[in-house]
Amino acid sequence: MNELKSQQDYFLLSTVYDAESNGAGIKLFDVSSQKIIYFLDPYGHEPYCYSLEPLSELKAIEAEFPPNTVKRIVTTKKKDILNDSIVNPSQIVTVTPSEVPKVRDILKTHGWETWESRIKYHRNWLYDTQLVPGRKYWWDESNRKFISPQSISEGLEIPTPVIESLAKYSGLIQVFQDDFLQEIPNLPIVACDIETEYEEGQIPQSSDPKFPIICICLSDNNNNEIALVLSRKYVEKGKPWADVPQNLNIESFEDEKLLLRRTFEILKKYSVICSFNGDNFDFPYLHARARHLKIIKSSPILWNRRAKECNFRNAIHLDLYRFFHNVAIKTYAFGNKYQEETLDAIASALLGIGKISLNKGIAELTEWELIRYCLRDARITRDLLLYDNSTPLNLIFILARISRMPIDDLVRTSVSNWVQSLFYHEHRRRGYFIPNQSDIHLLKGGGTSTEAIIKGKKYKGAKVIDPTPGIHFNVAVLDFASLYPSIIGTKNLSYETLLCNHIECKKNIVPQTNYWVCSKNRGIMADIIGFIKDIRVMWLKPVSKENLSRKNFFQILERSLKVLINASYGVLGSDRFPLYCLPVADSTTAFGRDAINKTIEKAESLDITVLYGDTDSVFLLSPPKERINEIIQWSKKELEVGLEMEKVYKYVVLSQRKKNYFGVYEDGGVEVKGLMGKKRNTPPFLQDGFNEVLNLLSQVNNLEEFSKAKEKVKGLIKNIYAKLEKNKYSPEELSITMQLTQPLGSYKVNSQHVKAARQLENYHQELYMSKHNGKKYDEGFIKAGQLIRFVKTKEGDRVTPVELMSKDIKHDIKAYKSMIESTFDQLLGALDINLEELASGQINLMEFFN
DNA sequence: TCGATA
DNA sequence: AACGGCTTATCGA
Repeated sequence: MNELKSQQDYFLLSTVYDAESNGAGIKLFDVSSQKIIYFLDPYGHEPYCYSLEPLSELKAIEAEFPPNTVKRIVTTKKKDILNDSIVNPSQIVTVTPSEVPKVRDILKTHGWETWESRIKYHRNWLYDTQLVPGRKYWWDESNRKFISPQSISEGLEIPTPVIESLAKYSGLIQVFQDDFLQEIPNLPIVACDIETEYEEGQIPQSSDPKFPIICICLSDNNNNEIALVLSRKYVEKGKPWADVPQNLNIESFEDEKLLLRRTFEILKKYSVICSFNGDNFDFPYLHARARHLKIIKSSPILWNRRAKECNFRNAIHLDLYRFFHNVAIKTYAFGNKYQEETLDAIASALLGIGKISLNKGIAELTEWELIRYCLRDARITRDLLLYDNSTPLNLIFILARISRMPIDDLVRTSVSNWVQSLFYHEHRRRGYFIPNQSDIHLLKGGGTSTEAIIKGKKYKGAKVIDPTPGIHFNVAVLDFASLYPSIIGTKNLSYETLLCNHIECKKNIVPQTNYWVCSKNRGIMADIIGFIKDIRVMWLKPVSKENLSRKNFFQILERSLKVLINASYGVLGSDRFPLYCLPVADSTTAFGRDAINKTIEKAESLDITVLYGDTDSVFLLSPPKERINEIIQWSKKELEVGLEMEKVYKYVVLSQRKKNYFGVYEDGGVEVKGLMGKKRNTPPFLQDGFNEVLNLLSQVNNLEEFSKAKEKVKGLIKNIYAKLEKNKYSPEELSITMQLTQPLGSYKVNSQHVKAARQLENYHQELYMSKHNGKKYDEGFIKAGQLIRFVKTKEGDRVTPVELMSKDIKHDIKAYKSMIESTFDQLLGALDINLEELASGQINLMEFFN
C-alpha cells in the first residue's frame, strides 16, 4: 500500500473480485500519474452471511464446515424493518468470499436459510466501507483509510432552504452532498476496433480463432489515432481516401504477432478502454488470437468466458454496446433517439455519422479501404462515449456514484441491478437487515387486491379515459409530474410499510383495495424514491436551466436521477427484483387511478369538460386560466402530487380509440400518438403520405380552414392511389418491416414475416450450397431479432422479401389499398370526413374523394 | 366469426 | 432480464 500518497487525488473507479487472492481488488485512478493503480483490499474486510438460527445450533454443526471455511460465528444486532423489530442474526464470517456459497449450501441441507449471501462480494465491500465508485478520495496512511478532503466542488452547493426541506429523508441529503457533488475526472480514454480475415458464410469466433487479425484501429480522447495493419502480399494497397486525417499514424506489420504486441503496448497506456461489443467479440478474439500465436503472456486482457466479459487489470473496459442497449438508458437518457442497437444505428442517430458502407466483403478491400473502414468504427465508438460534452461517460460516472456500482459493472448491468444496489447500500447505511424475497412474499402474500384488465398480468394498471372523438380547439393538457414516484414517496409505499403489523395502521386504506399503509414508520423505498424525486424537482430541474457555469454537471445529474426515478416503479413491479413486493406495485397504480379519477371529478365540478386522459394526464376543453390554477393548487393539497400544465393544443383530433390522436400546437408543431402512419412497420410510401397530410392539417386554425385543407388532402390521397396502381413505388417504398422475435426454426405459426424470412433463408442457403459443394450452412443466415422487410405480392406465399423482388413480381394492389384506407381512416375518421360508406364497401376511398 | 397470439 | 394498457394483424377452430 505504500504506493498511495497522502493528500493526493484518487478516484475510486471500480472494485472487482480478485480471483488470485480470493478477495476484493480495487481500481483507483491516480490523478497525478494519470494511471490506474490496482491493489488488494486495504481495509481487511471479511466476507460473511447471516443466519437466523440460534448460535448454539450453528455451533453444533460447525464440524460440517470444511477446514478453512468459517472463521467465526458471532451474534449481531440489526433492525428488521419487515417485522418492525430488532433481530440478532448470527453472522457467519468466512475465510474468503467463495466460502459464502458453500456455507449457504451446508445450511440448506439442514433446511436453514441464509441472508445477504447472494450479494457479490466486491459490491458488499462497497456497502460496508460506504465508499463510492466514481468519487474522489485521499489516502490517510495513519488510519489506513480513504478520506474525503473537500466534498462539494465549487459552484455545486445546494441552497440552505432546499437542504432544510429535504432533511426529513433520514440523512439522505447529507449523503447526496458528500458523495455526488464533485467533478468528474479527465481520464485517458481510447477506443479500439479490430478487423479479421474473413471467408464468406463464416463468422470469426474466439472459440476457433483461425482468421488472422488484419487491422486494429485506436482513437483516443486526445485526438491521437493509430492504424495497425498487417501487410498481405495478395492484397492491393489501393489509394488513400480524400481526407485522411493529419494525425493518423499508420504502422505496418509483416508479422501478426508484432501487430498484436504493439496493440497491447498501446492499450496499456490508457485507463479507460472502450469498445463496441468488445466483451463479446473484439477482446475475446484478440486474446484468443494471442494464445493461438503463443504470445498470450503479453496480452493484458482478462477474459471471463462464463460472464462474457473482458477486463483489464490496469484499466476499465466500457463496452458501449452494453450501455446503449440498456433499456433505461435508451428511453430515459436518450429519449429513444436510436431504434436498433447497432453501432451504425446509434452513431447515425446521435452523431449523424454511421459506419462506412461497403459494397464488397472485408476480404476484398484494399489496404487503404480497410484502414478507412476500421478507423471509422474506432472513431465513432470514441465519439459516442464523448457525445454531447461526454454525456454518456458522465452519465456512467454519476449513475455509478448514486447506485454504488463499480463503473464497469454499471455499464454491463440493467437498471434493476442499479436500483437493487442503491437499496442494499441504504439498508447497510441504516443498519437494516436485508430480507430475502421469500420473507416479503410470505408475510405480505402473493395475492393481489385488484384484477388486471389484460389476461396474464398480475395486477391492475393505469386508467385510460375513453376519448370524446372529434376535433377540439384550445385544449389544455395537465399532467402529474412523476406520478408513480410521487405516490411512492408521499403515500409512504415500501415493502415494509404495506400491510404493516400495527393494528392502528389498518385504517390507512389504499383506495379501492384491501391494503393499508403504515403511518408510524417511514418506508425505506418511499424515502429513497421520494428524496430523488424531490431533489430533482426542487433543485436540479430549475438550477440546470439557470446556472450557466455549472449547467453541464447539473444536467447530467438531473438526467441520471431521471433514469433511476422513471425506472423505479417498473423495477418494483417485477418479480425478478429481490425486494419485490406485489402490494407495493399494486398500491402504486391504485393511488394513480385514484388521482386521475379525483382530478376528473374536480374539473367537472368546475364546469370543465374532460375530453381524454391517460395514466397521468387530463385533456381539458378550453379551461379558463384561473380554474386551471385552482385545480393545480387543489392537487398539491389534496393529492400531494404536483400537477402541471404540460401543453396547450391549438386543436386536437381524438379518435374513438384510446392512445390514438394527433394535436397541433400554436406554433404549428404536430404531435402524433399511436396512429398507424407513424409505426415503424408501416411501408415508407404510406408514412410519407401520412406526414404530408399532417403537414397540411398543421396549418389549420379553425373549422373553415378545415374544408380547404380537406380538398388538398383528397388530392394527396388520390395521388397515392394513382401511383400505387401505376406501379410507381419501389419495393423499398412498399416494404413492411417486422422483427423476427424468435429463431426461425421455433415458429409454430406461418405469418407473413415468417414466410418472408423462410424465403430469404432458403435463398441464402441455395447460394451457399452452390459455392460449397452442396454443403448446408448449419448456423442459418436469418437470426432472431433481425428485421424482415417484405412486400405483399399476388403469387404463391403472397409475400416476397424486398431483397428478392424483381420486375416480374407484382405487388398486391388490393392489399395495399386496404392499408391506405385504414391508415387514413384513422387519421381522418375523427374529422368530419365521413368514411362510413367506405367501410360498408359501397365505394372505395378513391371514388369517395372523386 | 371468434378467441388466441404476436 | 422494469411495469400494465391498448390496437392491429393473422391464424386456426
